[in-house]
Amino acid sequence: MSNMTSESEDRIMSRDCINSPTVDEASTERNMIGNGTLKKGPWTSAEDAILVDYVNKHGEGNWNAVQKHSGLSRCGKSCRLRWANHLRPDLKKGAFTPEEERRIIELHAKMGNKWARMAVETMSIWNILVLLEFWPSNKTVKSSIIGEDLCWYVPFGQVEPVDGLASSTRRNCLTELQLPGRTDNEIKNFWNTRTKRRQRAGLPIYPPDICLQTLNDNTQSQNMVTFTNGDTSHAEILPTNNFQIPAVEFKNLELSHELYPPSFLDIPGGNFLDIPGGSLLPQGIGSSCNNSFLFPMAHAPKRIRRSDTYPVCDGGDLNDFFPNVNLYQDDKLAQSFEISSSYNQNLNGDIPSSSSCFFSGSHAFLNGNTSSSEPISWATKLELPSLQYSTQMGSCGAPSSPLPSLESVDTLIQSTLIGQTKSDSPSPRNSGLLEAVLYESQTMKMSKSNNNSNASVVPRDITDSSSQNLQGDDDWEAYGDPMSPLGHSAASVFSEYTPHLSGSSLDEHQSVEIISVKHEAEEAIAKQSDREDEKANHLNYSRPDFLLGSNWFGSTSNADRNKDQSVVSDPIGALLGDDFCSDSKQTFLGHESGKWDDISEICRAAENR
DNA sequence: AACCCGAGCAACCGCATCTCA
DNA sequence: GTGAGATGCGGTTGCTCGGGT
Repeated sequence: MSNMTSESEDRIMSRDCINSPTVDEASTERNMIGNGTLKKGPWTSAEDAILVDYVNKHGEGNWNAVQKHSGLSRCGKSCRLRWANHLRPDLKKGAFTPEEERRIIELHAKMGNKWARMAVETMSIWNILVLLEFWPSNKTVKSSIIGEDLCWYVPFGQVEPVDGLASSTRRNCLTELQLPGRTDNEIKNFWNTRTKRRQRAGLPIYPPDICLQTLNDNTQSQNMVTFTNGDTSHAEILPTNNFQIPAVEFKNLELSHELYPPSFLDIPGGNFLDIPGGSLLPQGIGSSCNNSFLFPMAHAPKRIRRSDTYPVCDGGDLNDFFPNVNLYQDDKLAQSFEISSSYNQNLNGDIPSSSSCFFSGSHAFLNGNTSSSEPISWATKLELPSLQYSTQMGSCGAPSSPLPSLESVDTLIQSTLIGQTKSDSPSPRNSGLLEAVLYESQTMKMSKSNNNSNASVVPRDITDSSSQNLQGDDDWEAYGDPMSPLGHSAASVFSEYTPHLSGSSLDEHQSVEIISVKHEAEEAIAKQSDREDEKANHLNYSRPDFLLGSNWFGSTSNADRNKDQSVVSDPIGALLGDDFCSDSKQTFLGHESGKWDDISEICRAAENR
């Protein structure tokens, strides 16, 4: 209860004090429900004291027993909420610090409305600890490490395990990245309030630097996925609909600070990230406005189960690693990974469709590899920050429109990406977040490019034109989208930002390069398709390492499996970067694939610690 | 002084998920 | 395998407060 004297708590207490006994009694009477044994409404100091006393004696949990044992006329849910949000001794009350605010914004850009995860203070991190224990010295983790609870919170490059550091030290390093002492409710309220405020003020929800950071993270993660062991065979066996998107395409999304004109954020209606869809979308595709801009987010299950987490880097679509293998046959596994994959290839015909889900992280955007034509069978529900959503809908002139169907989104994407295969357009429609905005802009940019020129579907690297074309406010004004009711839009920013799309040698070069890559990939896929179907059936799904392929274990003697499952010759390298050397893999994995039981034991032991 | 309105926040609600018998 | 209870999460509601008119 050390933090009970904070400003917020004072306010709570003062409220309680203001309530005269008469008021309290009246309130109590008013809030009695059912048989009169349960009270609703604000908690009194006396109730708090009873609850605190109870928890001190019996510990947390079994909340429904509180009423029974303490005589508190509150339901278990209410007790839990009160304890978690106000009475817990480790709560940090008071206004959010600027650092915390920024952290929330960053987290929201990556995670969406995952308030509880943002608020996570203590984490089950045995999985990452296992990784870090065997991390090579003076090497840096190359990307976020997807692991239960903490995976979304470890930004690129922030984890730098150093030899000699105790695990607890590393754990602290990680924990500090979170928002200790903050409750999900607090964060949620903060965000909602902030969003409303900024919308009213016409400010972007996400500051530009957050945009850049997210983009950089995404780009780096994308690059990180590139296989690093020199074995190029994987390029030939990329799964259908799961090309590795050529990095050159993402360069077009790399915005640099100098790209932003000084008054960028002041452009009426042109705020980068919270522009209503109607103002964003050119009227040419305005009919699809309900479908796009801020894509609804198909979210992973609300909770990640605690017992089955595997370390995965974000930014990597595991379907790239394990083509033609439905990774999520095990629903638990799917939830743990929160894999982004619309490519729900059903090998056996009995794999539940719910196996499709997303990385909750932003990298689903760049690596989503989502098919735009495969039937969408998300077991997850659409989600989008409500305020963003309302903005989108209202601005489209269809305020009562229901949630856009994913099929509609698909249609939009397909229709706009002329000349692209349905597989090479990583749609972030699942994210509904910052990346989705950027992606949508990119999509529209491509669409517009197609309309204006048949030369290429590849947008020009905007950095090329930034210095030439954007010298100040006037330039931005000049690029205002005439079709937008507000005159400017992020769409126009992107689509008009590359006025010299065709005719540039660079453009042509990039186009040829990409088309060539795609062509080769398609050919390779066609050749591999049948063979992969066959070999996928040979995978032992019951093994925890089936995801990793046989040669995950380095130079094992299992040559046959390497041959058959040469899907990824060095998945862990791809997952974690080439710094994670094979020696470490050997160490980490217990030298043999058959040692998984031992590894599991280690993990369990770590968890128990 | 009275009223209005928006901000901030605590609490509730419905649903999903987990646990366990 | 299944169902009931427990728990957790995210969205929403409603209350209080403070500022403006």
